[in-house]
Amino acid sequence: MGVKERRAREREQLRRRILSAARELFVTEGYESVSMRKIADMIEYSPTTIYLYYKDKTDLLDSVCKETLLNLLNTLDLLRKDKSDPVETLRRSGKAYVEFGLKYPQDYKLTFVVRPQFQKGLGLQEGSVGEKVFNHLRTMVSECIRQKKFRQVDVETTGQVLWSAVHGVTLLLIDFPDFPWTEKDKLIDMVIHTMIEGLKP
Amino acid sequence: MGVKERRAREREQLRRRILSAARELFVTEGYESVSMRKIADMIEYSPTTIYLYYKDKTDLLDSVCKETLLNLLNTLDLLRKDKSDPVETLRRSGKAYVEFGLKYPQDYKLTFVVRPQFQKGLGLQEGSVGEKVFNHLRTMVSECIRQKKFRQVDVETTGQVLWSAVHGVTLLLIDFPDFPWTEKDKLIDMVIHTMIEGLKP
DNA sequence: TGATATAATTAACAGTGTTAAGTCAAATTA
DNA sequence: TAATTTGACTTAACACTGTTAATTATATCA
Repeated sequence: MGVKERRAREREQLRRRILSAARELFVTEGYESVSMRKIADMIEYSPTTIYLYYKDKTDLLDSVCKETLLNLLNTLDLLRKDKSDPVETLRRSGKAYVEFGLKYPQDYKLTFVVRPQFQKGLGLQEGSVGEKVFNHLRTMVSECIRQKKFRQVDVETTGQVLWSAVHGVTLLLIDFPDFPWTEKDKLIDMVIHTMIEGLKP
Repeated sequence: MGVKERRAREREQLRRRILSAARELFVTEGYESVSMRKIADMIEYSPTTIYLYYKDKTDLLDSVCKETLLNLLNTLDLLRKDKSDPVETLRRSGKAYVEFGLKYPQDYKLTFVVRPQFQKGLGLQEGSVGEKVFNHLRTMVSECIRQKKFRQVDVETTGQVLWSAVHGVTLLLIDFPDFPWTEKDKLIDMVIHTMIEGLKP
């Protein structure tokens, strides 16, 4: 009877085992230095088995990134419920975004730096998780303008500007750990603060 | 007599030929997809010859990046001579920085994103070219504060904040070419403008 | 039990960065 | 000029890489 269901379940299980092995290796050793054979070794299967579950190595990377984005989306969604001050919500979201990047630096780089090289722009098309993350930003900016906390700026461009700022500081902190940064939180706060001040009426 | 000198000259010539072939291929095809054999083909030498001039592939990458930074430094130095309005100079430098990144996207990524993975933090130590680029930013900010165009902010942190913004927008434009950005120049201008507004008294 | 479908494996290909050993021409010495 | 040393360069090889095609093993069904 339920043999087909059991098989599907087992398939799904192995699929997840492969994915989590890939994620762990990608994150600890970097995408380029992880081979399909290493992943296979970890889960104790032959290398080619992976190809029965994922099209190729970039497909594996893609799935890892999708998970990361979902993770980020969840983090941001928790903040959206706070309806008090939209500027404060924006500030907190910005902070949460950077901190997410710093908490999972390799994941962040895989998603926002490595992946676009392979699948240009994907993950930000309509309906995708990436687009949802950006939508979050859009609505917050709209609310700030509607409540006249910001001056009459273009919502779309403003969203992109804010993203630039948080993306920039996140990557700099990740990529240049030896640079004499001022205290990390001070820097992040000032990036966000300066942006917000620059958008006020 | 001058046989040793001639040999040294010839050596230097080949060294440069290798480097410029590597640069061209890295830039057009991306670091990872360029093989030593491809570079060798281009200059019509055997692959192993390259190892007589550069330690390994990352050494080659490193040399390319160093040149790139020098190039950027020259571009910025031209702007420093303008002593009129420090805010305007800062704006122009920011714009020049981003445009440099967009003109040589592969170089930019190699220098500011890929390379730190290999040689953590290098290129920003004392006396390095990277440090000189950042110094440029420092002096501009100082001047803005001295002339009371900016409010009394911490120079060091402010420099890092500005760098975050231009770095962020540069990388986003490079990495997500398919994202529906508003007009490129409008976005860049607004990033810089918003930052500067946020720093005014 | 034998046929069938599905899962996983082995073998192989064309490519990679890199090292060690060998070749060949030019410069130096006798 | 002939032998020798020096230096530049190449050939051959190793241990990898992602990926495909062909093959084997395993579990389900008739």
